[in-house]
Amino acid sequence: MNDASIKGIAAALKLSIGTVDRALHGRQGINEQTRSRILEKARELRYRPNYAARSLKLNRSLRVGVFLPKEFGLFFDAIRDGIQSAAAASSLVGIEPVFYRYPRLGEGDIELLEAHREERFDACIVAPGNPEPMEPMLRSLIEEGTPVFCVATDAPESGRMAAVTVDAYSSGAMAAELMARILPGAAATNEATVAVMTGELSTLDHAEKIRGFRDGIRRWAAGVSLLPVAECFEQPERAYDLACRLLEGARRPDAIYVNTAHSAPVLRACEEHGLAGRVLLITTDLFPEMVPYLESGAVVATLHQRPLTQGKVVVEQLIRYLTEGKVERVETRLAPHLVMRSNLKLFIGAEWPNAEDDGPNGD
Amino acid sequence: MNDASIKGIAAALKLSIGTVDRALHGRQGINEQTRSRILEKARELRYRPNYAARSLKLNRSLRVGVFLPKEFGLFFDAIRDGIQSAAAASSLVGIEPVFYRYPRLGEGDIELLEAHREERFDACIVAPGNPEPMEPMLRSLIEEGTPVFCVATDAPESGRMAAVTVDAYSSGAMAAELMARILPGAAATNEATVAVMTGELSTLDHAEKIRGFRDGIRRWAAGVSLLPVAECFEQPERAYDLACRLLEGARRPDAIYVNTAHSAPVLRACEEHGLAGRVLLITTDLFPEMVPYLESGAVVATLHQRPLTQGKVVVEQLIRYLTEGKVERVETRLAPHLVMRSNLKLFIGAEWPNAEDDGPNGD
DNA sequence: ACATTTTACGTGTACGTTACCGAAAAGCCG
DNA sequence: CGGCTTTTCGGTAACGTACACGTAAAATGT
Repeated sequence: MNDASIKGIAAALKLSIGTVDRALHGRQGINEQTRSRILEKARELRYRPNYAARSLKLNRSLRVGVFLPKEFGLFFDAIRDGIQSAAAASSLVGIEPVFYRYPRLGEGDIELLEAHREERFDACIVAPGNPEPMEPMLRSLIEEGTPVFCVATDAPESGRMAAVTVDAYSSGAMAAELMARILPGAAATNEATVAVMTGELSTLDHAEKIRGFRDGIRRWAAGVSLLPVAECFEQPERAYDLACRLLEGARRPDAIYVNTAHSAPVLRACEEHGLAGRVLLITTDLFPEMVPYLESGAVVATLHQRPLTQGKVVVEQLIRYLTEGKVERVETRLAPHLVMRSNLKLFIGAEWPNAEDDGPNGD
Repeated sequence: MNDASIKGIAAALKLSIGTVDRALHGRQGINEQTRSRILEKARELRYRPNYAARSLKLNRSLRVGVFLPKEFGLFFDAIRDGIQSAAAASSLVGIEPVFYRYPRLGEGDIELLEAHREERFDACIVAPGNPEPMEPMLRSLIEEGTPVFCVATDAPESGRMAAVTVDAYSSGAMAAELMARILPGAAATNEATVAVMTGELSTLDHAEKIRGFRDGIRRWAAGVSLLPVAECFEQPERAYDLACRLLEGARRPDAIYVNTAHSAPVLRACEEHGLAGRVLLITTDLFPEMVPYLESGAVVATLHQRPLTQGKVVVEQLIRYLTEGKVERVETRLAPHLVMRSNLKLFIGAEWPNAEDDGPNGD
């Protein structure tokens, strides 16, 4: 018999498996000193629970509430796909994701969580657009016994079990470094000017990217001047207007870092001003509309946030937490992928937008 | 009772679970027509085997022979680490990797495989340096019933179950694109010259990278001239000599694509010639010795082959094959990561070389 | 004809775990 | 001391699967 099992421990101490079970799981109805004897023996025999047996016995499929915004379609759709596929792939524990959508990142999320509170999910996955107001809700969920996991953005103070994000600071810094490397050629004679367009500075994630970008420019392109950040508040028309104003302004930037999901209007503006390929563009995320711009070189590169991988990884963490009671890494910071025309084909799946993966690569 | 189980099928057809078991697993001792009845009913009830129960019953830990070269230390060590950690993380099936090392990629691998043939592993993981001579061996292993998986390199004609590699062509193309973007500044006046140093052209992987690089230069930097490929045959001294010859030659290159694991000697040569930061360097892989060069900017970027991820992914594929009998994707092509000083910190773990991961990112 | 093998199916057990019922022991109270 | 509750523990069924074994009937042999 396998000694490192409940049965083995029971036999070694001449107890029944029921008693050992009680001891190991902190259940009540057991003498404290026999419990410590059992715990001691368990350590001695290097007891590790058999998850296959456990999941066979408790044949539950875990219901996981997934609360993500509807906006910007493809990015969070890809996260949902990642969650779905990772859930389907886990044959050990049945994971049944239940998806809820709210209009925009940071808008209506708390209300939706509140509305589905009584469902008592086995776990929740959320993307806290602005963390502070959501933290009390998450905290109380956790106190109620519902583990909470963050994806895409993080709420570190909420006590969430784990968070999977892309390292936002590095994302901005990479954009800056690339510009610093390329600009000397494009703007050799005059001093260069670069601009940043962003979604919303109140979103932690966006602010971090801007910070990384600004630091990068300061460090690696000390000479160039940085125009004030243009905030489009995730409105396409506003993004277009701001881009036009930038391109028509007195100090036309030599490069623009487009840190918003709505980069299409910006690209359109550049094209309409006859500046495609003449102003250095680095964007964020990867959508079908961007592919021609990347292929032509009008957009030098885009920083891919790997939504599908984020979805997969967060589910893996969740499973690990539910089965082993611990998490692999509390804060998982994925490295963003730099997508250019040379590696673009690795990232566009056949059946976009519901591509099988972030690329034909699995991560 | 769960109808989609062996028991459920047996009950539905008023047969015993033994018979259903025989039908589903292609065992003999069963009438062919009752077998087809059972198979029909199984499809009707959407029978899917319960892997938890199966792994509970066959409490075997699968022994996997891992045949990887000793050389270039850290790269294959990282793959080994990835395999190890993925094996440890799989609580469903116990995977016990048995590591074997041969001196150099493509040298002594076949002999080592032959020598440990009688061990009859449940599966094998190999890195075929040059595939052709190894294919008969792999083929016969597979015929014997040992599934074979390739990592880092591939032997497509061997009938291996799956291969996990980095897309080598894209790796070379990315180096080319980056050079094409940056060079106009560094060599605005005169026409630029670029050089390539590689390990061994007979290695499929290296040849693919060179092809990608060459195509990329042709496409995106049509003006620059490409010096003949310098082959160092994975010998550090030779790499150093070749680098010196390049740097002292009549046509000193403006950029060098260092496509060998021994980039340290090349970097040293550049430094000794007072050219650090003046000749544009793009390398392959990421070793501790390279970190200062990247930090200082002497090396613009390096193409990270994500060995740890490769190891993890190949084990995941293996588990999937052994438990479900099929593989997720026969050819997994990971996208290489472009490591620059802006994202370097995401890739250097605390306890190098046995870092916990390819970065603090999980993939 | 009967003995023997073969075919086709049923039965039982074990894997490690959880959940539940009940029994024994111990404690409390009048 | 009897009756009661509470504490502490034992025993067992079940989850779905794999496999060894048992056993009828059918097929084959002599």
